[in-house]
Amino acid sequence: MDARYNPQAIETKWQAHWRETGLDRTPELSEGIRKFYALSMFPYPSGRLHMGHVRNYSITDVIARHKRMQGYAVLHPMGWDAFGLPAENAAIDRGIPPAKWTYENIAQMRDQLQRLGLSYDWEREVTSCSPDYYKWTQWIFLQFLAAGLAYQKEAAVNWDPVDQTVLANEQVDAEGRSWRSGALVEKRMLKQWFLKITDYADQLLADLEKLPGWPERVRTMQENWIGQSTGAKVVFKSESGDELPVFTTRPDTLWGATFMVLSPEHPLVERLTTPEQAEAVKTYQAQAAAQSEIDRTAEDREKTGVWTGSFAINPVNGEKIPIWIADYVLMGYGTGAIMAVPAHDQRDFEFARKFGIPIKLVVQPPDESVTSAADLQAAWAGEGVMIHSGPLDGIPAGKGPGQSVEKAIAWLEEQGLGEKQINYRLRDWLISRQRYWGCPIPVIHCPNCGIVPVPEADLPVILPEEVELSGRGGSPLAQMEDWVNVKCPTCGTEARRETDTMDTFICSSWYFLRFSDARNDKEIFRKDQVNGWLPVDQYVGGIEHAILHLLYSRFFTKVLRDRGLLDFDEPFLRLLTQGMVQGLTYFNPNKSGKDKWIPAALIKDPDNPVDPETGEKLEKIYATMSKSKGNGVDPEEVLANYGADTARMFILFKAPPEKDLEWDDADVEGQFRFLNRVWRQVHEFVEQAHFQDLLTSEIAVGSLSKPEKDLRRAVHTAIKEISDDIEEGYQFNTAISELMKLSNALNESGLLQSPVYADGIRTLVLLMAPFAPHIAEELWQALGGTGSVHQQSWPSYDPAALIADTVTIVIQVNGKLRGSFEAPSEVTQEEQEQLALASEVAQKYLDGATPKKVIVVPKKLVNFVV
RNA sequence: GGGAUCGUGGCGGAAUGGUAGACGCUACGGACUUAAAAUCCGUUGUUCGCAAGAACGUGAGGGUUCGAGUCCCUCCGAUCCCACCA
Repeated sequence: MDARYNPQAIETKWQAHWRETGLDRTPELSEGIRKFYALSMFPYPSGRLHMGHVRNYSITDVIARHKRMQGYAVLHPMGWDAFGLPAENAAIDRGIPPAKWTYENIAQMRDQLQRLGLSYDWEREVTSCSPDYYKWTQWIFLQFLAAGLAYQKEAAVNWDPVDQTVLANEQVDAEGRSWRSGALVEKRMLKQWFLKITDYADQLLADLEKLPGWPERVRTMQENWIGQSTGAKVVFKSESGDELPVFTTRPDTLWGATFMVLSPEHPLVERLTTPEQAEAVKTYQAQAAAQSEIDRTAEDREKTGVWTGSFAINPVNGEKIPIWIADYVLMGYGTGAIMAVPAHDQRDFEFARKFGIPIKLVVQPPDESVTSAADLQAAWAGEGVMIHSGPLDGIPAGKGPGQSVEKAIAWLEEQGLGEKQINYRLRDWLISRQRYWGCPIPVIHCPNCGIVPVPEADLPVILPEEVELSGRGGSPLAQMEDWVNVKCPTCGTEARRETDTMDTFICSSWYFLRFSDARNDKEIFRKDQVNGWLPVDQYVGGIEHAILHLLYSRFFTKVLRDRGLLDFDEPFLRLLTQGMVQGLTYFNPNKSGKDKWIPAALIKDPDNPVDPETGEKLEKIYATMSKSKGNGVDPEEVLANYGADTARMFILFKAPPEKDLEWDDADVEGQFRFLNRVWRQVHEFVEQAHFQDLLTSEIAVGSLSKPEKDLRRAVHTAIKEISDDIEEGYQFNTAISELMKLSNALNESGLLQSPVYADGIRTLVLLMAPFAPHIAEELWQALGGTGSVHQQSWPSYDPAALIADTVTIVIQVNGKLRGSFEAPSEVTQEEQEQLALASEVAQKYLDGATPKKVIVVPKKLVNFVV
């Protein structure tokens, strides 16, 4: 064994050895085996790993390694979310074909992952842009189509009028201009594909309760996103007899409706507009259409709108109320039309105020000074009593049982005027992308047969190579005439392929299922494999995927379940959202925009940071690593300087996994020091001629010296604490601090020649194995261990070894700490109290008086109340 | 506006309602060295004190409790998500 810790040498050596011996291969599932599926969100192959990746994968790797040592059959795979815009950009900017660019990046990143010592089963690697994977993505699409869950409809896209191309949202800047041409982006209506996720809204919401292993805030975010609200559908009629259904969560305020508002895009607007109002309405509609999403949803916007000229009849009281259009009503939610109750809705209130529409109070606020709508300064939305509301008069207003909303719904249903309805904010998922580097939608448009799915036998629909990518002109695939023109599989006439590709979120909505049977070329996966390995026991990834990716994956799982392909409801049992990795940077508070960031490298004196250009004082801050801030740390650099084990240990020790982590070179250094210390410790031990005997000799538990007993207790405490830290919430930071404590205890014991010490050294190496796999393996071999350290059983502790001969009893007087004493660990409550009473401290503070009350916590403390 | 999470030394962070600050970083002092690095040993919440020790201390204010960083209420501040969603 080398005297010096040389991380690069041992890491390369062991990585090669593990690969050759197939250490990380997934075992076969078998009867009675305990399985564990540990998964990190698969990365986009940008070409270079960043610290966020390192953190994500280190967390999962510790979990996987620990579970293997506990005897679980572990599935720990890795893959590539490989379709997407950056590959197309590379093609446009540098003329590299997207496939070439992507596969080269994958090769680089795979190499980086391997050098981090991550224990993936590379035989199960999946790549979403590879035909053997996207064949099944297309197959799933056909399943959706067959189930009636995929459909086409007109929807707006971002259109660049200069380059004549559709833009992704990311290609449109904050001002609504194209990133490439700088032209103002227009909204253009195109027929596009949607998945009916709304059919599953109720299940997606209800099943969140089956996920106690998810962070509360992710569940809440999904809940918000699905956005369930309960209310009623009420049908208003225009004077001319057109039906105008509205959705309201407060049907009890129907008697206070003084106008109606339709969304400018509402299909009935044209019919309802009178000739006198036609011009104003047209103008308003045009304005609304031209507005970007950002403008339309901007905060504190003043209400705008136009009267259509016609009226509706309020079904509950026959009142005639004007019908307006306004952009604060959204076509995509509810029915695109609302009844407006200005007295009890802030938006309606503002609108009515501005346009002089009457405001009618139907809930009496408890404040008696408010006797009419004229007194209202803002819409009243609190508790009160119903007034001017026919059958509801006198009933307490509110959504609770027996309150006005419930009564109103019952009454409406009785009268046949409306019914209870549950509405969701969730919209159907627009999956069409007018892009090249994505999974082709396996559909053929036939002039005779309409939409014809590509027959299963013809899958995959291969993405054509040699495509011209310029970022201009229409959809790239539409220009590939040879590819586009096909015969209809049903009737044989000339037909055209669908030229849209799928949103890449589709590809990532099922990859975790494919890992269960990744090399299967006959079917998407065998049912016994997917049911055996799934659900994922621990999923780890960034909070940025808290909504879309996780929601879509849950949706896919439920649809595939309903198609009979698998037997579970939820794909991810437990979820850990890891915090960001932040880097030190400086900013000039007098500057704004990108210019304000000054990379730490440009700071000469960290104690007094100044702007190198202007000499102004700078402020120090930790922020998410990014190019523009110049505060990124390249994992390669850390690997080169300290090795993978130090990088992993640092990142796991610095903060709990869910919290943001501040990168600090001094702390990295500290971690490297610790590994060196352990290295020397083991080295010193094995330099003893008879160290093998010490390792194999039985520990005579009954006849240990006091220091030996103490050391043995430290060893077993470490096993307990580290096991608990890993199992109860992945507290790796405290687990590593326990490793340090054990190392310190061994050091301070001076018992180099005791079997207890030998056992401690061996235990330390075993406990380190999941965190720092290479050094642990090297030291394991130095100790003469057989097999790989990663194939050893996780150590277990002897509860008896945790008990000390004496315990420290704390003395409190009136709950205030006043002293402590040592007592034998088998002390009884009475003895403990007597000992405390007799102690000097108690004598001093009690001063002979008898305590009013004595609280005794066995083996912990005695509190005298005087 | 709605919701979620969180406020602890110089810093990152520990603390099943029971000795607040584990573990680490930084800083300071010492040993080794011709010297430096590395390593090792100390000290390191604040204030008072030569010391023994004492007082204060987990964003602020209340409450529950023998005892509160931890539980409850009010407020202040930070971060994140959603948001003209009827």
